[in-house]
Amino acid sequence: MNIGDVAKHAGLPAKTIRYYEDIGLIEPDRSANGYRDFSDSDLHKLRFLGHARSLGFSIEDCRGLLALYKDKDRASADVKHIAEEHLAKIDAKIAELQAMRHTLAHLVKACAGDDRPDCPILTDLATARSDTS
Amino acid sequence: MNIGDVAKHAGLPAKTIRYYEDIGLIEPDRSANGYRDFSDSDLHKLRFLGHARSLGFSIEDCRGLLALYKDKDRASADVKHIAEEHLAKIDAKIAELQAMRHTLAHLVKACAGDDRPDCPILTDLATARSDTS
DNA sequence: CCTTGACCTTCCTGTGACTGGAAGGCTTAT
DNA sequence: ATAAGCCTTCCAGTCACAGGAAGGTCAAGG
Repeated sequence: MNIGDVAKHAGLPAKTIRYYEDIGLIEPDRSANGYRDFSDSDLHKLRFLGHARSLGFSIEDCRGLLALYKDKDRASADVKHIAEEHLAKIDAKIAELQAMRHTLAHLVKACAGDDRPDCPILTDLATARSDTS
Repeated sequence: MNIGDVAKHAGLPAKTIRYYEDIGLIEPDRSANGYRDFSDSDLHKLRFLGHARSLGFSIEDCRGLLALYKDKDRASADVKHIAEEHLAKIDAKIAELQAMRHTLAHLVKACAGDDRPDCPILTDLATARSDTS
């Protein structure tokens, strides 16, 4: 299978697939003409990577997950550990964004949004003690 | 004021302040010895930038906000517009993370996390149709 | 046989917003 | 004279790719 076909089937851009080879996540064969020749197993891995990445796992997480996936004797605890750490990061990120959202929503609400130059958003940014409640 | 002092007062790393000069957000004077010499106005701008960045505004947003801040005749609507667009981006990001969180939390919950190799997280990543409810 | 277009290849650069570090100059105190 | 603690510039690295240039390969049509 050439890279274009595998890209369609895996739902990933060809650029991304080449990049994954560069960093050693996959190792497709080469045809006589120098084209990459992907096996079903490669396609499988790429799909795996696509799913993991879409859940926000980092490339290094993915490398670990792939290794665990390949290792039929792994303990499920090892996988769960990676997933839980990632979940904690997601939660932290959500909390951070919600704090931003809270402050910013206040400011937006307080701003008239008309032709006058008076703007609480700017005055707050200029003075804020990060307390806008 | 030298960069170290202004960094302390603005709560930003000196590196970041040099970077902000590089990209034209601030233009501090120079002393005879070549050191940057920050005015109160520079410090004020840096604090403004720090607050805006901590709310997640991009550098280009900050550039626009600074220009509006300087322009005493701006319409508050212009500021509000930038803030609302940013708010929408934050909301989109939160929604995306919550979708990830939802799926991942399901998987983590389903995984025994013991010594056995059986792991629904991996099997799901390998097959997922992005429907894990 | 030749050309056209759609593939494929490698290599280099750019992204955002910095961070780290090297190599060297200035200032103040000992 | 030297040591420390500032400051300077410049270069490289981060993360996960994306864009594009220059060129090779393949299948179809004239």
